[in-house]
Amino acid sequence: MSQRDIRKAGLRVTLPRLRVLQVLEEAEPHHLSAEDIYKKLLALDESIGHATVYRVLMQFEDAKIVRRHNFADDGHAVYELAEGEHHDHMVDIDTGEVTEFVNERIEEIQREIADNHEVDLVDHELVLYVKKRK
Amino acid sequence: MSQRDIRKAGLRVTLPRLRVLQVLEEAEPHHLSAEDIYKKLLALDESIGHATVYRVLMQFEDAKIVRRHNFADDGHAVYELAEGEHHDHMVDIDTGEVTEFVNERIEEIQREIADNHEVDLVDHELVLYVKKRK
DNA sequence: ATGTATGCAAAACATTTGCACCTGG
DNA sequence: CCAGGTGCAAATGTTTTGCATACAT
Repeated sequence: MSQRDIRKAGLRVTLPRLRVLQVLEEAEPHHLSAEDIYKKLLALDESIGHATVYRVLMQFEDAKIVRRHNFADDGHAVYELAEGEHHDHMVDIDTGEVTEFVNERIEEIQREIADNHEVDLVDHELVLYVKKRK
Repeated sequence: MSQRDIRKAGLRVTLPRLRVLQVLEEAEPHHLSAEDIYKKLLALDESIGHATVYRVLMQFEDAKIVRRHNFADDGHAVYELAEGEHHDHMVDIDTGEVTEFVNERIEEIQREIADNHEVDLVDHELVLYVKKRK
């Protein structure tokens, strides 16, 4: 993820955009809300506006530089870099902890289902809500 | 869905609660936002407060009388009656049209995945975002 | 230069909450 | 009767927008 990706999206390479990418790259765990990102930027001493974070994330989402998810128990969206292989998520309903997993068989069946319904599969979201075993 | 289910949940059988159930039963398509439900109730001449709709839906969700989903392109949640077999959703990204489907193999694999991670699968949400074929 | 991007504050939403008044069992 | 439920309006929290200023190319 770099200037290259920003340019490819037809966007100018600006400091706020680089900083948002940087925060997303360094974050661990790497699922952050817009607010999380805003706060991390403040901590990094960079003074970036609230609105800019939201705008940049929206543009990055359109450009497929980041992915947005809605699995947070409270309302807000979370973002992660879209690099690497597609994966799904497992959320611990007690702790909120997020684990990623990949299952090629499920991907395959999804394509079959879309095919049976004669539509094109554009995207999908699979979230497993789990609980630690007692 | 009836007074029986409301009582089973430890809730009193009140007019607002019955009306919300009624609207959910009669709705077609049957995925409604809280706002949709509120508006339908106004149309039915019943004057029910905004807050009550939200409160009732929240209680119904806890009682597993309804299920809440987050697949709306804009932020808001949608609700549907939880009766019948579990199913997943396919959303047309152009029209917003929602189609339901059931795939036992996917359910099975999900249980396997949870099992491999040594956690209990409490719930899951699978949404396929699709486009009509041109 | 000039079209984009940013920061700020205000607006827009969806949802929740406080509280005095009702109502179901 | 009276704990639980409701309506209203105000509060909350997140995300968007308007606009004057600053910046990338």
